Amino acid sequence: MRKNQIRINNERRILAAAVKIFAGYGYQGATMRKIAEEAGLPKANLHYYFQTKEQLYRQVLDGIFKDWLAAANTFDECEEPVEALRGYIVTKMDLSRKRPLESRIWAEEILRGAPLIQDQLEQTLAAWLDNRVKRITDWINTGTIQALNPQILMYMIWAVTQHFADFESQIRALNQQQNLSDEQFAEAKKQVVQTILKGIGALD
Amino acid sequence: MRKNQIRINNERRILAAAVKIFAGYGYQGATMRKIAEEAGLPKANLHYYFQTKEQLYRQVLDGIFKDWLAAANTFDECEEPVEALRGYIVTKMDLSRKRPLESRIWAEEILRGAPLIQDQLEQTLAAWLDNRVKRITDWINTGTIQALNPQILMYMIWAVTQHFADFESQIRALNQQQNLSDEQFAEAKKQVVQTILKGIGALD
DNA sequence: ATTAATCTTGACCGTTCGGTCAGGTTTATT
DNA sequence: AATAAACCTGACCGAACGGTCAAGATTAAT
Repeated sequence: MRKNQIRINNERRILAAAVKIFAGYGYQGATMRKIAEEAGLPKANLHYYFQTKEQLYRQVLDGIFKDWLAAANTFDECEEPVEALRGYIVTKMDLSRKRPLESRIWAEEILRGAPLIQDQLEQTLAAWLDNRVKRITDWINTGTIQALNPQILMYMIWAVTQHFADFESQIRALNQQQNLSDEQFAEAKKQVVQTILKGIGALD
Repeated sequence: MRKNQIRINNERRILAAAVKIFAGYGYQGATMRKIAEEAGLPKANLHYYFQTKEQLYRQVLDGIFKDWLAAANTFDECEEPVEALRGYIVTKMDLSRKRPLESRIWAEEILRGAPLIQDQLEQTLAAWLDNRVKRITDWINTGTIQALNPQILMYMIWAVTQHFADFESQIRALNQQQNLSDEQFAEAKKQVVQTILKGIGALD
């Protein structure tokens, strides 16, 4: 039973507006009025498609989590560590560049103690991480990379790649009030890949 | 003109409560009622010592920035890169471990676009960074570490060290719902130092 | 002991919040 | 053409927000 086109369009408009407002003001700072204004719809109309603010927010988070997992799958496209990790880091960096708002919403949710996504973290994300930990452990056992704690490696990759989205305003303030140019960002991407791969003994 | 002891005690109590509540709920989610309850004082009393919520928040941010800069000075205690960077990373990691609430308040402020601390970022922090960039450039020119962009190196260090405070709830969810033990944290600290120093060619 | 300054607090205020709803309009179905 | 289903929205609601204030209590200064 296919949804009506009107519903599809309006839900998309509202979700896009919600991403902007939630990212800019946080969950508590965002108001249904601001989202409605951003979407160009009356506030009551938002409640017709999404019963409550929390349900709207949950759908935004679900969309972000799907993107996150899709990016995560690039980790598996290569057999050996250099290309697998390089591909994953590059994908995560590009995601931070293209979708910084989503990254910031995710970060704020974690910052607040992940009240709404704890289950997904403990189940889906933990399972995903376990599998990647096993692959990294294999690389260690075959001597392709040096001995280390695979979880901590993944935390480092997440931290650095997401930093370019989450702390964008700090980076801008330290870069003559200018966002990183495409060239600067490409340089950052290269250096992040280089530093991490070399740091775990996968290069040189 | 020394402040009365009553004022000193109450301001300290209120600021300590404010740190907890701002960290747990964010600026918008925090309410003067919750802070008053946490401090064990009537709400009107908070407004006697701090006229507005924003002024209270500003004082919290000022305290955090001072700690941040104090930690930052450990960067200068050693002449050569391995010990200077190791000392700085260790100090920042320890700060994340001991004062995660402050780190999260800072992170949320940046996430929201740094509306209240933009000036401090553009002036104090930018000046601090410039000096450290010069030192790192010297190390590159003398061949002690490999050629790289010093700013990006600092961003990586900030990202990784602060991640252990800011994303604590995610790490907990991925660690059998347990915060990192002292042993696990010590291992993380060691691995972060090792990966970054080796990654920039300062080790081996 | 008296006065002044500081501190304390319950009650209150205007505003804004998320959410509701009745009643009208548009679209889909037959 | 008629009926049903889906969509739209201005006006409204109770609750919670940040902030105020007058009047009393406590502490400091003389």
